[in-house]
Amino acid sequence: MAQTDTKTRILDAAEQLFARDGYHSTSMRSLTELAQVNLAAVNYHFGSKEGLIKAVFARRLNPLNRIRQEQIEAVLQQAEAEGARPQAKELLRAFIAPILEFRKTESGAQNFLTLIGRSLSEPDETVRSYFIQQVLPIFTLLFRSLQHALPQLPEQLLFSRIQFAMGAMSHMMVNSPQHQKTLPGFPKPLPTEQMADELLEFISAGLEAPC
Amino acid sequence: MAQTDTKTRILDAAEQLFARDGYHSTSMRSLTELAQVNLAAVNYHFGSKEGLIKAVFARRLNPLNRIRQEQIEAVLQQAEAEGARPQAKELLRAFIAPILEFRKTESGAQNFLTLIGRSLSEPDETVRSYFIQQVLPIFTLLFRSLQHALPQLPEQLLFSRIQFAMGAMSHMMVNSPQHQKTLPGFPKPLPTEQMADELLEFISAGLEAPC
DNA sequence: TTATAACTTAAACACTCGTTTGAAACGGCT
DNA sequence: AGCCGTTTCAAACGAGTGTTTAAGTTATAA
Repeated sequence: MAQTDTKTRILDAAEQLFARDGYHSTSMRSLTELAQVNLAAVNYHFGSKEGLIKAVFARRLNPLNRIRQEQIEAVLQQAEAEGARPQAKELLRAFIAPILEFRKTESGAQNFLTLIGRSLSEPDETVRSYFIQQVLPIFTLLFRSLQHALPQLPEQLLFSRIQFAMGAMSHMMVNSPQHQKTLPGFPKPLPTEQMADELLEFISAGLEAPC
Repeated sequence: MAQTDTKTRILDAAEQLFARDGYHSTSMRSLTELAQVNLAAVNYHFGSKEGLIKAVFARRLNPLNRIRQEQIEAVLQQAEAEGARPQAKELLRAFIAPILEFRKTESGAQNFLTLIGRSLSEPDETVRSYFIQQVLPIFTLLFRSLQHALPQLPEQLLFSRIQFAMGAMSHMMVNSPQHQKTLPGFPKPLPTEQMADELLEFISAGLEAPC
């Protein structure tokens, strides 16, 4: 399977370099060198550099978003079975936890998390819009579910708070404990596991603040 | 004053394009064309493209951070005069409000806010590290002050929560209401003023969550 | 084995990049 | 007026960009 092998090697190298150096600062030459494939292989298999980053997103995001959807719907169904409202924190956990779970299992996943953490503030229109397009369905589901969980919160306000939460979340993914070097005079970052728990606490408290 | 005029025009154009397209995607040719100066003018006045972005940061951040420092110290002194602990929310307001105040007065300030909002997740080492270097003193002051405000919070946990807050904050600055186009099916964003207030509520609630 | 499709390869293409150069123009000074 | 430091200018430099080409190689199916 020289074919599949080549495509996979390209995707892995792209994930690594796009995350570390950014999309535009990564050259096809350094990418194909790292992947140990010919320079023309990317255009042959993915059409263009833009086609490549779309494939990088799709490979990880498709299975990941399927799991997130299942978990959110599980929270909704259990709440309905109990005749209660779903809890905001549980919905957020269903949205966030699969990401960190996936970091532990998949190799190179940390690279991908840095990449999507940066994608929300990506200046390049094509990169950002393709990322948003991939994430929009699961984001919509989260938004509608949180409306049920927090019915007293005006729609506009809920939307803003979710945006704040996304900001905190993507910031954590970019500055993961592994990557960030401890600044002198500041405490060393929490281990990843605990950091994720604390993020959930932080976001839940912010979402559920009185209005 | 043709000299100052040229430098200012370059700084304004750089602020605008670096914010909109990112540092690397902005070419000296498009930048100098927008500024209506000669291509070589940037290298003459600022030495290099890197020298230019340093100057872009310094022009806005120096006065801004001075104001933030004054306001934080004012909160601390008033608390001490009352023999009470400073309130976390007031410290955060002193940190955030000057940014939005400055958006209303300075023209082109919104561009700059987008720029620094993106700088925290900037892949390029030189850009990010220079930004961090500019912000570190005021960030340190905020951190120490919040330690006084929330003494029951472990140092590591406080640090993480401040990071989450920075993420929410920078995300808001990048996706300002003016820039973001409303997605169909979602509420339109809050006006800037109210958005800033809500950000403060969100962050305060997250910071003061029980542990 | 042979025809055919899939894949890999080295080389070139047409641009764009940040920076440098040396001459020209400007402005304040004696 | 004439000098001189400052600023502007058009042109070019060398290096790097994503993509294309056409020939070569390998695998698949008849």
